Amino acid sequence: MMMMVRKSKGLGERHQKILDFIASYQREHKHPPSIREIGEYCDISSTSVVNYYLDQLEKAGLLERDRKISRGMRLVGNTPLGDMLRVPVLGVIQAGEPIPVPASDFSLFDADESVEVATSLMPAKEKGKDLFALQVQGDSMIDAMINDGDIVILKPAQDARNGDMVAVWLNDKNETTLKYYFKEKDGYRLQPANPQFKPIMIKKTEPLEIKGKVVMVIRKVDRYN
Amino acid sequence: MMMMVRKSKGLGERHQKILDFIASYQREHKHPPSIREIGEYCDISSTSVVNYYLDQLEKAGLLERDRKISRGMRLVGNTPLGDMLRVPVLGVIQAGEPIPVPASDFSLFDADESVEVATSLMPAKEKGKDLFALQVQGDSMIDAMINDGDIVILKPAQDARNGDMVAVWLNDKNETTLKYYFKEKDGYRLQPANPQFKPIMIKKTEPLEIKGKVVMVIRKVDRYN
DNA sequence: ATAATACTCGAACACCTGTTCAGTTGTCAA
DNA sequence: TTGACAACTGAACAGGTGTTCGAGTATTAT
Repeated sequence: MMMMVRKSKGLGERHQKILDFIASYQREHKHPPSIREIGEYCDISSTSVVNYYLDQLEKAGLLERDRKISRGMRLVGNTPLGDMLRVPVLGVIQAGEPIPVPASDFSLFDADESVEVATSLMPAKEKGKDLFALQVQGDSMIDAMINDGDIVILKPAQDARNGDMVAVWLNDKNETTLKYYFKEKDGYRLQPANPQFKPIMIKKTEPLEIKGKVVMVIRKVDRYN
Repeated sequence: MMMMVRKSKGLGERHQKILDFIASYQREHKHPPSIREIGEYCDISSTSVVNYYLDQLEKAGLLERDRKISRGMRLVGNTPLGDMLRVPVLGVIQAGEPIPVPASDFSLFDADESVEVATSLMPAKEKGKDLFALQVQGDSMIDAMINDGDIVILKPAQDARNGDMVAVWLNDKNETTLKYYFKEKDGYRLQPANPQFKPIMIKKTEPLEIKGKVVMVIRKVDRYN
């Protein structure tokens, strides 16, 4: 069968106007408009016509509707901005001092600060269960490709799988460091991210104090301090 | 007049339950609940009581209401999550190839991918005017403390101020690199972020092709390799 | 012309929903 | 006890709102 063309070449002018109105109304009122409000703005005298267009927009995947529910619509094309995650910054991480880890009792948001991270950037489903962040102080993490001022986001953990980047407390060196973790036959190998540095070998007899797994590193490049 | 204490010490258990319900309902249905839905979940038999509590929550500043409008309520304490920014990933940056920069004509979102970044993490008011992102490929940026796979977010620029981290095209070396920029009397000094590397000096006679300023670096630490 | 299709209209319906109000209960102070 | 007040109930009301239906108009293909 032949396809009709008419003026409707994909998306009509009216579809666009409705879409724009929903967006602007949403911005102003913090909630979607009703069918009648759409009709009024778009000079559509009948609610059924608005409904008619809304259906088409929904079929086109530009809109989601919760039928029967007042103002139950939302744009999907324009606002696929995923959720954000508020990760508390518990403190700083630097050589010579143990890193602060979230208290065993689900510590509240009593962090001094917090950073917001888009969930879309989160690797696995680390859905912010109990992530926390630390600000790197000093150049001691330089062999982990992490700079002074960087923010590392980690997940509390006591053990790790091969290839994880972990925050470990090195007893003998009396410092905290970030390394890639590998288990080997005679112990553990802690591999710096920067291949120009040599790995640290830990014997099986020594305890390995893993504090957490690194999930993400954020560097705000403001200015060379 | 004496203050009565009763059980209502600030925020009652019921207030909290209502707040929690609104939050979870919102997450699941993408829109706020109605008064009756709240009442049903919280075992409140009368809509007027729900209204009663909603008023209190509004007075407490925990809730905003659009009276007369269906489901016209929203939590304010829980959602001060700032805006997000959608930054298009235009391609990869690697040694030996010029980096793709946004076309002079306001190129649309025809990028293959994009990353979402919280505006709260943005340094100045780089309010996403025309930011773009590149994915680092290879270890060539290692002296800039930037790893293979990292995402660098930059702002288009042809010149820079002292201390800016810039993406420059080095004609003689035939590669793109990220360095801190410093203007000096006899030319330009390009300083690696990693202090263990030496700076590159550019004579004033040679052209300096600055492609953009680095605003942020994001490293998703998923797994080694 | 004729039929098919897209679009528009107006009105009515039925439910959803916030609001209001008169009244009840329990607690606390005087 | 008495009164004040917060918490609560139940019901009804009025308007908002999505839905549906029958009919009309315009455009296009055949």
